[in-house]
Amino acid sequence: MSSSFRSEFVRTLHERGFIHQCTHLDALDQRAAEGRIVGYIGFDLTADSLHVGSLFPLMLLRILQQTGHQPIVVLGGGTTKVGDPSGKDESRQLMTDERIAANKAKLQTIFDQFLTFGPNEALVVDNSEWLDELKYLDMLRTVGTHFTINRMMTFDSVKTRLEREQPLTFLEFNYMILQAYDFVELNKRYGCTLQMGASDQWGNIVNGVELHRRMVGREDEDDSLIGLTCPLLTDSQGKKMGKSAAGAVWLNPDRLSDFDFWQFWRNVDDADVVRFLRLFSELPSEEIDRLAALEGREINDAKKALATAVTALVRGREAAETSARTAQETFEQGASSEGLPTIVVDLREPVRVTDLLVKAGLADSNGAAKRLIQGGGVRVNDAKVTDVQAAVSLADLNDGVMKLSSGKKHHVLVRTSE
RNA sequence: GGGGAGUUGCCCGAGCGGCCAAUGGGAACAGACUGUAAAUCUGUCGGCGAGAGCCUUCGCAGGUUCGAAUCCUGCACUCCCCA
Repeated sequence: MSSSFRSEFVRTLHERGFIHQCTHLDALDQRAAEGRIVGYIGFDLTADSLHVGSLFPLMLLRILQQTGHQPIVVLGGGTTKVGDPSGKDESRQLMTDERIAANKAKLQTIFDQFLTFGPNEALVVDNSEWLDELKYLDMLRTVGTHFTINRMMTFDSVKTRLEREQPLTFLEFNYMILQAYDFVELNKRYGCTLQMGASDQWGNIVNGVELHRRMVGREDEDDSLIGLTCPLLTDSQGKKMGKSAAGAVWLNPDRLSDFDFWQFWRNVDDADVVRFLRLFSELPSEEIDRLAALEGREINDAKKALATAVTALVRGREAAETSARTAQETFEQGASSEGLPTIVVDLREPVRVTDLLVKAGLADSNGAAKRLIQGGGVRVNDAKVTDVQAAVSLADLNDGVMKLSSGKKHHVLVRTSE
């Protein structure tokens, strides 16, 4: 791969580590250098939030826009009704139109954080716009003739299902055709020539490039659609990332608090900090180089910079700074910071610590809470709890709050109702 | 078509009539050490219960036994060898 790209777009992607595979990298570089290109990424609508793994694609679109091109967010309202079999062992439940519509509204708030929408700016389109009205026979004739079953059978998503003798419905079998058709349709409607995605989408993306070539019937690379994938988000040990104490690391604030989101990045391995700064922080290269040179305990400064930068991007500047301050007060001063996650419980009657732990999400069950206490991991207002049956009441509040801790990292404030 | 092996807790994998909520490893959580890191060492690791104890787990459905993850029958799925 040549290291001197002409376009700011490709150069930035390359420098910051976003490129995994590309169908025509040089052509992409050339086109991005010469003019404005239109690129898209599809998101399916199976959940009402995205998690950290989706930061990669979101950043791709953001960089595309920042370097002067036009991003399109394609919401898979149509394809979600079919279900992508890639990487899935089993068919998934068919989703209702209502669920899909609700998820779509929720996701929009995330896209607004990353992109500027408007005329001549970023665009959101729903592929149900064209997929819903497709006539089956027309579809078979225009698209179906370009796909051979022989080739479709060779795709991993299909092959693994067959090998495991898990059912692959005819509905799902059509998914790759529809996604390929999306690309061609977006090209026609918006002049879109680039599809990006995470590396697990490579097969689907290439299909779109192929379909276009067959439909247009040219071999010339200069006219080709282009596919580009980024890596999957993994940590330095090669494991998939995205788990926090509370479960998945969601981008939506109603699924994961700002503070926990900040903490997730604050706690990454030393070995991952620099890579993540490049990918997700948008700090200037010189600043990243400076942070990368830190050693020993000073690496903590790099982690704080990472946490604040990513939180600012995803949750907003204010949320990032509040979280940073909360962390500072909590960990460096040992105080009960206002910014910690809070639960409200009626403390007029004594409440058992085990119950509080479960309510606060610090333990999965009463038994787990008990074991946690027995293991010496629980503190109330920084005093270790030793009795499994211990209870707290109004008397344990300091200025109206009580700090409940599991281990050194997990703190929750408890307030009383009334 | 013929012959053989297998399906166990989040994952891998022992167990092969009672001492089995089930050895061991990984993951995870907590403790010690640290830098809110890594590595290391220690503990915990199905649910309910203060506890005694009770309840639900070993592919699915039945059966044999005082008693089954372990034996029998049927079903489903996975894998290997020969054709």
